[in-house]
Parts: sequence; C-alpha cells; structure tokens
Amino acid sequence: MRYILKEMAINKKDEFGKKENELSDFANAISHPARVAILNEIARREQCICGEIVDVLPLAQSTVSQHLKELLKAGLITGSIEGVKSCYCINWKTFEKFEKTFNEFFSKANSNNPKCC
Amino acid sequence: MRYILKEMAINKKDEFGKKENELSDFANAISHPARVAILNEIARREQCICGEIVDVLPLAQSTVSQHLKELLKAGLITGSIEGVKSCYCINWKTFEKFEKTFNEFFSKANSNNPKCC
DNA sequence: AATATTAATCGTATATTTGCGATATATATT
DNA sequence: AATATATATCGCAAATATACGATTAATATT
Repeated sequence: MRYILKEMAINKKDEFGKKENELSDFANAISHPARVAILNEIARREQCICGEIVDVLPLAQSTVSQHLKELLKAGLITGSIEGVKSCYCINWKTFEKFEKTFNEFFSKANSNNPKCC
Repeated sequence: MRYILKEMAINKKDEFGKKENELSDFANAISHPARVAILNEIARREQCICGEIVDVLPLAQSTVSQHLKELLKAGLITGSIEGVKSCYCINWKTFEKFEKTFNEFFSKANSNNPKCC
C-alpha cells in the first residue's frame, strides 16, 4: 500500500522575511478605500461606534463589520463593547511601527539618484 | 417590448474620495511581501535589472514580471528597456506623495488619546 | 415578558489576485 | 543565419477578497 501525502498548501508569503510581511500586512489593511475612510473617521472623532461609521459609508452594516474585523486583526484599531454598541479607536502604536519600518526600507537618501533609469 | 439594461457593474471603490483611493492604491501596491522585497532590492541597488530581482526572489520569472508591471502601473517604479534587459528604479516622487497624504489622514496629534476605548 | 436596537457572523455569489508554464518577441552572440 | 538570452504576455487554476441579505446574540426599552 502506498500513502500519498497531500502536499501542504504552502503559503508563498512565508518565503519572505518578517519585515517584508510586517509591511505588506499593514499595507494590506489600508489597501481598500473603505478601510481608509473608516480609519479616517475614527481618527477624526478620536473614538467611534460602529453605527456612526455605517451611517457615513456607502456600504451595508455587515460589510463595514467585516472591514472593522480586518483592521482589528491587523492591529490598526482597538475595539471594546459598551452595552449594545461597539466602540473603536486607532491603535497608534501600530502606525508608528509601520512608519519606522517603512522608512527603514525606503529611505529617500538617494531621492535624486544620478544613475536612475 | 421591454428593454432591460444590465446594471452597469459599478465599482464600489468609486464611491469613495480621491484621497482615499490614492492612499489605498499605493498601499495596494505594497500589500504583497514580494512587491515589498522587489522595491527594497531596487532601492538598495539604486537600479536593478529584472533578472537580478528574479535571482533573489522565490518566484518564477513570469510572476516577478507581473509584480513589476503592477508597481509600474501604480507609479512606484520607473522602467526602461536597455537592449535585451529591463531596468527599474524607484519613483521617489510617488513615495513622497504617499507619505504626505498618509500624514494628512493619520496625524498622530492625539497619539495618547484620553478617551480611547 | 415582549419588542426594539446594535453589531457580529453565516452563507453565498462574484470579482480579483496570485502563481506558473508555455509562448512570443526582441536583442545578442556565435 | 542559427542559436542563446532576457523579459513580457497569454491562458489557466487555485486562492483570496468583497459585498450583501439573512440570521444570531446580546443588551435596552417599553
């Protein structure tokens, strides 16, 4: 008898470095205009309940909830349940970390690179 | 007789602002670790031919070519054909524009927000 | 206790992204 | 001229993302 192991569906993303994934994960979180708008709304109000965001966006409540979940997962916001409502805030630490790594990767030291093609 | 117009497959993303889309488009370009790695390699060497990038990444040549095309489309790199080779450079202007808009949207003025939840 | 409100989750349809091998194209080399 | 090299593009399969309505669950209000 022969046993055939189904090849572990390896994720190509694992073949890149930690920092590369850290940057791309953050970028992925803000790679949709709805999520940029959500973050902006929370930042503007300093704190925001879910319903306030739904009122302002051209999306269904369930869709907004899904976007909020993604932002939470990526650590860009924090959330807490207050009674029947859910409150969200920006997690600035994650933003600071992103900016630091971003600058580390893409320092504009050679902004006017003479050998640029 | 009745004519039924197939609903124009409207793009939800068009319902968000110009700035939101500008940010999300840039973020989308760096939302994959392969593209972060490609950009980093080009930045490190100041200029890069396609083959050098292929040698360094765990991806097929055709896949790298596709990622480069996306980075070009989003304006993060510039490219020029030199004989049989293709040379790429970082387009720092786009990076500067991104950082400007990013800070405009997410100023950390309230980094230690007292009413944070 | 019955009803209303708020938000998360489920199921599903559709669209987009990712990745590769094969092929095409254009320039170098022999 | 024939062959080799470099890279873009095509066609396809698989995975992931987006969006919504319906449902669920939990708390408020009457």
